[in-house]
Amino acid sequence: MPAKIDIPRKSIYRLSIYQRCLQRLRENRVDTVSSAALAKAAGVKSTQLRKDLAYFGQLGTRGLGYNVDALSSTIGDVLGQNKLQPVILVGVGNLGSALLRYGGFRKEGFEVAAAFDLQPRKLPQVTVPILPITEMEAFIRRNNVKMAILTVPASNAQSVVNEMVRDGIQAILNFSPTVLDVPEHVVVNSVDLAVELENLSYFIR
Amino acid sequence: MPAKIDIPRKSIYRLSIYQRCLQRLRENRVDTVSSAALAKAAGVKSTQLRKDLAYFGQLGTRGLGYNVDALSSTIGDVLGQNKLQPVILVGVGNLGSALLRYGGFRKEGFEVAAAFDLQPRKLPQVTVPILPITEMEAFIRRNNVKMAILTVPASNAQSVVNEMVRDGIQAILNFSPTVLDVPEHVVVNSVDLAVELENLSYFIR
DNA sequence: AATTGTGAATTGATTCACAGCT
DNA sequence: AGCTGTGAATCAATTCACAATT
Repeated sequence: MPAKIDIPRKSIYRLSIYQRCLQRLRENRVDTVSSAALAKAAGVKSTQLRKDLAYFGQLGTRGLGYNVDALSSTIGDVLGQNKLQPVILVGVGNLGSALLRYGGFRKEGFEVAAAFDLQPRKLPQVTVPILPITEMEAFIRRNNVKMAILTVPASNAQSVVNEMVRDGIQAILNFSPTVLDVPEHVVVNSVDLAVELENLSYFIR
Repeated sequence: MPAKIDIPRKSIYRLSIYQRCLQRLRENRVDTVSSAALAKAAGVKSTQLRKDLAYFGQLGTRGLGYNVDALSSTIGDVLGQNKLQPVILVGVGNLGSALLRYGGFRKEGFEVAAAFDLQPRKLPQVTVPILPITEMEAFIRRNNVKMAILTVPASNAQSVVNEMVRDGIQAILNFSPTVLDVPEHVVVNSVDLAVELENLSYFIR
């Protein structure tokens, strides 16, 4: 595995997009695709796609293009999609419970193994166990969980993060509208709905 | 208003973050803040904060720092927070209904004026009217709506987008896991949950 | 003395242009 | 002939370093 550190994060994001397009090609029994065609589908330039892929070796055939199955499988390896990764969700409010019901994660290689809340309640249509947050530490350690989805109010976010990082969480998808302070080795991706809307509103005249 | 086109979008994102930090300072009755302190709270370098703010004029006082109220008000103007912006939401599935219940938009200056779905149903706790999608065009035109939140399945997303753009929508917050094709003058911000998780999973070892 | 605002330097990402395979 | 892979060139964003200001 090459040093992960010097591959741009944006390239990794795009890999996920390419993967989705490849999936669609597979469904349509297409077995070869050119960088131009795939780039078009993904909404990027073909040179960028080739640069992105080149980080992971020579994946195409000159004069021909990329083999859809092979490329998809390589990207799957890179993104760690090929083994089901357990994830916990913390904070079962509106957004948290919607994500639990959403369920689309599994087919992308993620299993929400458990959810935690201060006051756990059973939710209709949700099979994921919802546990009191006091059990989070034991669960993370016992199941060796490395990823968490954070949907608690901003006021609790930092203290919950401190705890989960202590317990072994290495990657956090944060929906709380706040800046999280984490150690070097922990990765945070934040999705801030208000910020996204505000950003759009700047661009309308 | 300076030409919007050459201010980096990332700067605009950060403006929203700064604004949140300023809000907190206001609550604590702090009236002046240095770029170093505000940058720390926002998780960026102080030079970056100063560069970001400099796009909008000389907002600080050398030797002293920034006036919290004045800066917050300027950023509010830039982001268009100072007038309530009507937004529609299209696709009242799991995620869509969660966002309707979430309600945190209003205090950020957005009002979800209506929601649309193929099969509208009344939702408990939700006061926003949920209308059949056939009424979307008339609603957008009558109320001069410019922003939309898109939470429909990927398979419908492009056709819904085509319609709303025709009706006058200029900015779209897209949660559908697909690449949208829109005209030049329309801005799209995409939030793709699976992509965010995959991205994280790449970074854990 | 402290802190902003900014040109210059640096670092990073994208795109170009074409050599190298099949 | 067609299409990938990649070094070089360009473009964009960040950080540095310090002059300007209170």
